[in-house]
Amino acid sequence: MDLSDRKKKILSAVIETNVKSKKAEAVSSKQLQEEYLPKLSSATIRNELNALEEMGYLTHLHTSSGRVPTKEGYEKYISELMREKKLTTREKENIQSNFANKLISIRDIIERSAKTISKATNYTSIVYSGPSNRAVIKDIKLYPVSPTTQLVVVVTNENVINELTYLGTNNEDDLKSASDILKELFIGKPLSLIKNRDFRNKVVTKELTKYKTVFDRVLDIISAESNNISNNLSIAGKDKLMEYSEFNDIEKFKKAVSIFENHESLIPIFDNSDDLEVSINVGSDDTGLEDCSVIKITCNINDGTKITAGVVGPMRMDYSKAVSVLKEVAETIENTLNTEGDYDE
Amino acid sequence: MDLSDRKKKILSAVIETNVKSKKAEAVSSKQLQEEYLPKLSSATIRNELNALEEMGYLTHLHTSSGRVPTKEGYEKYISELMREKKLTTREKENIQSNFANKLISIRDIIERSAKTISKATNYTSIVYSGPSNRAVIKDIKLYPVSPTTQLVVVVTNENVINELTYLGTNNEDDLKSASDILKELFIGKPLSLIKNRDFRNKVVTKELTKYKTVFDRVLDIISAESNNISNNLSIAGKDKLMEYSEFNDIEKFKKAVSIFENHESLIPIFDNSDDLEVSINVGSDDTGLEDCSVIKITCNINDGTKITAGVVGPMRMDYSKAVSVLKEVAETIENTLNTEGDYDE
DNA sequence: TGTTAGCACTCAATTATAAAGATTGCTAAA
DNA sequence: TTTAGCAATCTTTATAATTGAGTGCTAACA
Repeated sequence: MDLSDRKKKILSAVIETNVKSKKAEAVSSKQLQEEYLPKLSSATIRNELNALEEMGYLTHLHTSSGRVPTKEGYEKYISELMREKKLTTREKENIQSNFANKLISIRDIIERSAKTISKATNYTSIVYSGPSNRAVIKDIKLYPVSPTTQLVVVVTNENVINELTYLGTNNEDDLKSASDILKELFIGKPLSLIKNRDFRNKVVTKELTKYKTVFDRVLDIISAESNNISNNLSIAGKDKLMEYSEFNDIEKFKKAVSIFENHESLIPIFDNSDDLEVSINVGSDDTGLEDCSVIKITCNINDGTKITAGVVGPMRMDYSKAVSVLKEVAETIENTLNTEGDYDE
Repeated sequence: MDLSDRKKKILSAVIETNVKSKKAEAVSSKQLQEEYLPKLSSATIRNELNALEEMGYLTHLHTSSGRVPTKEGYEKYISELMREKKLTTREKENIQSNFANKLISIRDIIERSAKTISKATNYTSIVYSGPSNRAVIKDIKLYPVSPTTQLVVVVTNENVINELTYLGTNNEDDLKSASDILKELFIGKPLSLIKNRDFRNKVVTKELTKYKTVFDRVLDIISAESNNISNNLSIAGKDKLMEYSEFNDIEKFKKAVSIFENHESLIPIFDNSDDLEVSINVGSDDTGLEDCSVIKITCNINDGTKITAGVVGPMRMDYSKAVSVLKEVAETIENTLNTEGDYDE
């Protein structure tokens, strides 16, 4: 249903006034008249507010307080009324500067992104990286330790895996030979490839089966770690939430802190995003938080890695600013990671 | 000043009852009589409480509420009255199991320690590792990227450094020769050694000065990173605090969350510990938190690394349990790290 | 038909007052 | 030295009264 221009103006004004207010204060007809519509009487505005309420975009806390936007009101605003806030050059530079000057690991990228977003938006930010092909094996070494224990060290350009295990032999020469074969086979290969059973079997069976136990165990360790480092989540600005009066209720705030502290439950929300564009979920229940909104954007990296960056904030949030910041960060991430592939062996 | 046995018993009873209570309730003479001293009348106990108050160990919230321990009361209790709680075999195994089965990096150790402590004590835990000699250089590679940019990759057993920089040349052969020399000089050397100017000059000037620019830049990068990874702090269980009624005041809780979220200010507290033994700071102001206590213990690793593990909790805290857990964790850390040196190349 | 002034009505927020309950300090007796 | 008894103190809870912001509705007006 289409709104008259005046209704649009009033709905936007209610939302923007409410968002700006420190304490989530309801917006009264008088306030709207004084600040947005001096040519109308408050009674006229009241009529309009009433109409907007009947359409479901606004609501009442009680008979005699001003209006507050509903979930539907925010959705209408986001889809039709909101104008995207242009970032200033200074803001853009500020964001970009956080990624300048270094080639960085995925872990590094998501941590920096989360911090950057939370600083720029003043909301809590979550950045998640899906399975990645970026980690490439640089070195594999096997050390004898004791008859029943050997040390496996695998170095990638993203991290170092080291794990004690039992390889079936503690003979230094055997371990040397086995690791030489492994090195020849796998150095330069992405970690994620090792998870692929077909690839493993194809490559390994060609060789001597003498070291089968060693190979299996080492490749299992690599596979496991590959799953591990490919699921990376970073949260920044957990303390931002508390600036919003929605969380002045101590129970709500405690719940929020607890959810962010034990953040496994948040992964699914950021994992299944195929969206190229910004996605906004108003009043998202999935977070486990009441009346919170989640905005997210997915970056597609050349090598197939997907990074999803988002903010979590109160439903009453500055969507426009958040969207602009997310877009800028996403673009910066893609630029940083996609122009780099050439020389990263 | 020495207390009579009865006074000792009463002071301990007040503290233990207060600590056990959910809501930091003051302890009354009647309660003490019923639960600890059935043979005395409440009036007698009141007289003793009064005496203990005059000595500074207890205080009043207002005329007609029970007694609450003061900072001095806790200190007296800790130094003279408290008996250290023995952990059960099960609790010990629980702690140790968190460190089993893997050779781990310092980062890993401090994260695991913090989680373990916070789980075992139900307080927030902070673990800090001072400068370390553990990171040993495993590989150094230099890649040409563009006339003005080269990529430096340094692999250690603790992490991977990669940084874009300008090395003065983009010639592949030159970079190869330079990195070969660097590898020969530095592989197997601890990262921390590179910071040492004397060592650098001594080792590098012996060689051709042809690659001086390259050497200087690469070693600078390593030095910088060495400073970086040697100062490691991990916090776990930030949400534990909120279970204690002291933090039901939303402002206090917010402050605590904010301090833990931006934790730089906590480093000095955990950095300057020379103590081998447990140190307890009741009502520590250094944290920026009101009426909080900090308990910490320092582990000395063979290679000179110092790891300080601690808990932060309300002044009204179970000191006995916390001390036992810290001691157990410290011992486990030392065992884990000190028996491992042999086979970690 | 859309706009507006005016006024009764509603309900949260604030303030005031009273009553109940827990605990102490003190006194005097055991 | 210990204890019973009691007034005094101060929090907590409950209840009531007051205030004030803001709406909804009606009737008049452009």
